[in-house]
Amino acid sequence: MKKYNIPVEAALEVIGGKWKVVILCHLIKNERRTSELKRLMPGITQKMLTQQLRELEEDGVLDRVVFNQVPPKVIYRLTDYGWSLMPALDMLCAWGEQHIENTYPDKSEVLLEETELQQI
Amino acid sequence: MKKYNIPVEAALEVIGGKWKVVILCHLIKNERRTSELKRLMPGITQKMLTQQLRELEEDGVLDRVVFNQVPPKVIYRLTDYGWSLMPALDMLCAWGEQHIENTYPDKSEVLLEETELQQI
DNA sequence: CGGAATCCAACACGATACTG
DNA sequence: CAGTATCGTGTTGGATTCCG
Repeated sequence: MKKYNIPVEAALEVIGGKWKVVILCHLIKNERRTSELKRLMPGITQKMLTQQLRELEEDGVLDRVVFNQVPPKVIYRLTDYGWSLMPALDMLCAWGEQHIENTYPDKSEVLLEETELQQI
Repeated sequence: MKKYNIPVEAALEVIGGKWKVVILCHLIKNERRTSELKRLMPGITQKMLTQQLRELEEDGVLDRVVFNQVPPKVIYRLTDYGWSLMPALDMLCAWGEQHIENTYPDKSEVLLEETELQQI
């Protein structure tokens, strides 16, 4: 059985993946289709996206909802358990914004706006 | 210049390392000597510890304080900027504890207590 | 559209040995 | 005690292709 030296390690096991926090932050704002997630995360590959989503699903923080139709449609959304992560994720997002402000006073230089993402 | 698609990526760049959150959580409770950190994180290697500490130092979230004496003594402690991460880290730790409770109702099975760590 | 399955490269990480 | 250096590896993750 897995041993943790400090409880936060258990949290890292769930959200520690390279893209997991980003995925969860997007799902906080909205449930999303696979293609939407891909658009929102231009850097991620199909493989990684699926992989990270599967792991998050196994850990019970998000649900994969399949619509049986053609063309296929799949949406991902937080479970109740996933929502319990929101406070922590929120604080992290807020800190990220602050950190960008501090590091690059002209925020517009580093942040890809939603409108830009649309075009990708 | 680095581009972020979502602000939280900036936070992940700082605390995204494999051991960084754990290190920071320890430093929230106390400033620590190198050897103490090693003891608190039995799984980490000397190399990784130094590496992660250096990166955290570069990002300005912790200070490395060297005492010029023999034998050498170095302590690490959060900077003011590092303390600004505390709310997020706290929430994460709390969630980790909850997650352990939920996953393994008998918490004592999975958590290495401080007393056990002393002996390592 | 969403995903599985390859194959392959990079590099993150560990083990070890050595220094001041 | 704290830290560097070196080397070897194995997981991680990317590119590509194929499938329902």
